[in-house]
Amino acid sequence: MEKNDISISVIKRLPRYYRFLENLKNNGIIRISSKELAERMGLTASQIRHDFNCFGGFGQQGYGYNVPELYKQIGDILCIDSQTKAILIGAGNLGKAIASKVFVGDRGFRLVGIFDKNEAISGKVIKGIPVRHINYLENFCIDNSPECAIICIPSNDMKELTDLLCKLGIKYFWNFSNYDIAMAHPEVLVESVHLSDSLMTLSYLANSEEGEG
Amino acid sequence: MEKNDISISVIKRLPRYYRFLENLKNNGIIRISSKELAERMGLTASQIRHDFNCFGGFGQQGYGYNVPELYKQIGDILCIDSQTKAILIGAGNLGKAIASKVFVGDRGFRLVGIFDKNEAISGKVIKGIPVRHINYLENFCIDNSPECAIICIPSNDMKELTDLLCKLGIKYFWNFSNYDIAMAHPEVLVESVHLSDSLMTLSYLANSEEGEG
DNA sequence: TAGATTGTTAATCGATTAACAATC
DNA sequence: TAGATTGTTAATCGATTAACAATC
Repeated sequence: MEKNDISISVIKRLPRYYRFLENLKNNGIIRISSKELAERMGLTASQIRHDFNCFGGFGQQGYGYNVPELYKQIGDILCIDSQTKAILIGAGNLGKAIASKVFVGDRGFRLVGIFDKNEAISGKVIKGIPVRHINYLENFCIDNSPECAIICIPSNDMKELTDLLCKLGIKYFWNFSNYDIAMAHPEVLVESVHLSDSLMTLSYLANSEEGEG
Repeated sequence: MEKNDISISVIKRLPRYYRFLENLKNNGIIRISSKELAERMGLTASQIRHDFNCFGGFGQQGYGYNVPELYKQIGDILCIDSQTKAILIGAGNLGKAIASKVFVGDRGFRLVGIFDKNEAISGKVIKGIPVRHINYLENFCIDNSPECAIICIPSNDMKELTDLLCKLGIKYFWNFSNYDIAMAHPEVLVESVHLSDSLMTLSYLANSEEGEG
């Protein structure tokens, strides 16, 4: 794959393109120009064409882009149909939300196991998958070789857990904790969601706005 | 406030600085140089000094930065101690997670109300706050004038809800839905968390990595 | 004082935008 | 063919990094 020369800023825009195109497609729109898509998304037409061209250009001069086709193409770029096996660590409210919402419709991953250290919820079933006690993590990974771990626990126990998961062959982390996995394990790939950072950003913006005209 | 000329890239780094400094402080470290902080955070020393200087520079030549003081300063910049009143819309798993986790320790906001359209959970208490039926939203806002709304519901009903919330004086949105509030209401301030986008980014990266050396 | 490290400007790098030739 | 709109290069803009004088 020659994907590695695509800049991260372009990559970060792909899922949003995908969502907008999904929406257009669901509304029966089959053709769109970079100009109109730009207006809908709050971008420039130039940027949209530039972005799509990183992957070869899916448009047609004088016509624009075919929505279902472009949607399919971006989905393929995102490998939306791949089924990378993922396990969820932490079945609290956040873990449950992630398991039941975000995996709906599959976004490149397939949830195969859920683990929690709280024995009281062992055996409960979320989206058809039983919650296992964390003690079974090691054997489960040996038997099923998941490649992705979704971290929905606090940072406290993360060092030991991360070391173990890496040892067990986990290569991709979707990390909701504030533990810095990438710093400790530069060999794995980490996508982090820092909820508190997002809230603090809003706090900054909300309070800085007040002085405006 | 003269905050408005600070670039968004700097702002987005502030919460991470804040977390790292909190950690250093909790570990009893009282002095740090830009060089050492850079190593710990995976940034350049130059960038750190440049960033801090946007706000006036909190260091001392030949010494470095005083950790507790810098921590305090960045907290102040983020207005971490402000208590902007916030309401939560949607008390499903995600809403519960947000209410019970992220607001712990306060990050510039104070949760004052929780609403859900599901009558079955009306009256349940989360973090000391009763869940109210969504029908009471309007009166509650008139009585309590919250300025921030946290959106933890799917995009379906968002248009009407957003229009109503804006009419009721909500100025800041922490948006977990995929509905584009900012596009519909350019007058308000929106910080969005697109969980599915984050997962799709990981899917892209995971699948593009395979071809690497 | 000498050493260390900041604050700050200048240089570099990368990302976005503008422009236009190619072409449907 | 004429009009529209892409693909693609060049120009601009902004962010990051390097360098060093200021100074603790």
